[in-house]
Amino acid sequence: LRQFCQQAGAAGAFPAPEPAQAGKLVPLARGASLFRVGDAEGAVYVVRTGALKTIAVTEDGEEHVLGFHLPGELLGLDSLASGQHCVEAVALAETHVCVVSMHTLLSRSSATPGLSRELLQVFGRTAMDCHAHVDVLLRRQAGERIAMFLHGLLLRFQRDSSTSLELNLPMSREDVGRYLGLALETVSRGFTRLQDDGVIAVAGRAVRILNPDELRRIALLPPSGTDSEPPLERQA
Amino acid sequence: LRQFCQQAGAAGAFPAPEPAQAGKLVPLARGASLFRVGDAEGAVYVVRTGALKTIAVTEDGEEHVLGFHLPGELLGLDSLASGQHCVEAVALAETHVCVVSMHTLLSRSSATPGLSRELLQVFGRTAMDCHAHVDVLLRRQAGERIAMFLHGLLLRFQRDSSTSLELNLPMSREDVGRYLGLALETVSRGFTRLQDDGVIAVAGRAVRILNPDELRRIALLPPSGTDSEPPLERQA
DNA sequence: CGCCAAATTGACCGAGCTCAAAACGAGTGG
DNA sequence: CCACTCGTTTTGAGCTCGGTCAATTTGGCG
Repeated sequence: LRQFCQQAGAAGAFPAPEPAQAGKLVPLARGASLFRVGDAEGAVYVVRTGALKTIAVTEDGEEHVLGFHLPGELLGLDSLASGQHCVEAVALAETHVCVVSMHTLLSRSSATPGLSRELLQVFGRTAMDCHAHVDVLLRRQAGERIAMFLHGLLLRFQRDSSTSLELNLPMSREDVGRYLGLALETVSRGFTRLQDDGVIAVAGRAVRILNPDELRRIALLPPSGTDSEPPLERQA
Repeated sequence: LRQFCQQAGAAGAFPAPEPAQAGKLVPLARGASLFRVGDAEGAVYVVRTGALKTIAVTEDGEEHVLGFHLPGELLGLDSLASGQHCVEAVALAETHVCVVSMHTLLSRSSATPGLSRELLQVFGRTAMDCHAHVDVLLRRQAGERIAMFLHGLLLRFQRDSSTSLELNLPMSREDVGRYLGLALETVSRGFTRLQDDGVIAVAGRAVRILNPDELRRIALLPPSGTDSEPPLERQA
């Protein structure tokens, strides 16, 4: 109980700025909404256990999945700007989230000068996530999108459980499809194709990455290892 | 000269917080880069005249267009979080941008409590733009994407030039395609189709919107008029 | 054991990509 | 003023990837 939202620190976001008073722990049943479009609660949330998706429902009733949120990650920042949520957040399983009230956050950030910069980085991170999503969607081939999706999930899972190659997907094939802009059948076929090629082993929602390098290659990503070696002028 | 970046106010972003000292006016030739990936300048930019695109180049040399930036709009916020740019900005025509140094911005925002909230809204706006882009890319039909794209541009153009229905696209068909995840030929065909249906009149990069309502209908957007009537509990 | 949701697999077909050619427009030089 | 060039846009003709429809299998749960 005493560590509360400090997992968020592990997510590279908050360096554990919440001692114990900050947030309540809210339980959510599978399929329950944490917030809906138009809600003006003024709070952000940290996922403790379980997982959520953020969705936008279009005029014609289609559901677009904008993102998935795993333990240790944040959601709800979309309300900071306009004051009310422009997306809906739905639990994918039994989930617990930690509530950080906007009030607390703002007063605290104006008090501590360092936190304000932290906050800026958090925003930057969400912006980067969105860009990454766009980057995936701009890829033409379904296989590439699926490989990129799995690779991204792998990185996020590895933040806690070190270098495990096991993924337990919290979302359905349909959700993946609505996130990647593909039909659910195409997602399923993509998984089986990767399995046939010996890149992954699929058993329902349990996925084991057999060949991370090959996965990266299919996703057209830099081979591995050192992220962003220092720019050239640093050498010599 | 004296109004400098105040057009940004017209874009709904800054309420003219820059008196005269803040930024230099930088000229850019068509095709020139304002910044590249890895640049660590620590500044944001306001478009004065012309237009730019922000792009990300993938491993295999493909160019993904992440956004277009018209006069009065901002770009370069991606460097705020990580400290260095993760995308490249290229001028689509002869362009002038106003530089707002990060230094100025931060010191000013910590001084004025109100500006910090403004800044938050600016971030929110860019996040919304990104979400909107995702939303477009998640649409399955090419026609919907193109209609949405045109409609979005129309709204942005109408911010300055009141209710004009003329668009002068600053970007090529190829750029549009790389923004929408479509082949350039598909974009061209989409335009001609809209023209055949009497929705728009196309002449190269000059586009006239003949039937805004029909355009919205094709883009699967709410009919028109009042954005977001108050939620139900406000009534009665 | 039966029920229902989720996932897989197959067959078909159409939207959109690719390749290719033509039309257009703007700038340049004779 | 015209001829020429180069980039952009349009249009055409095939073919493929992936969407759609449908049947089957799997797995969880009462």
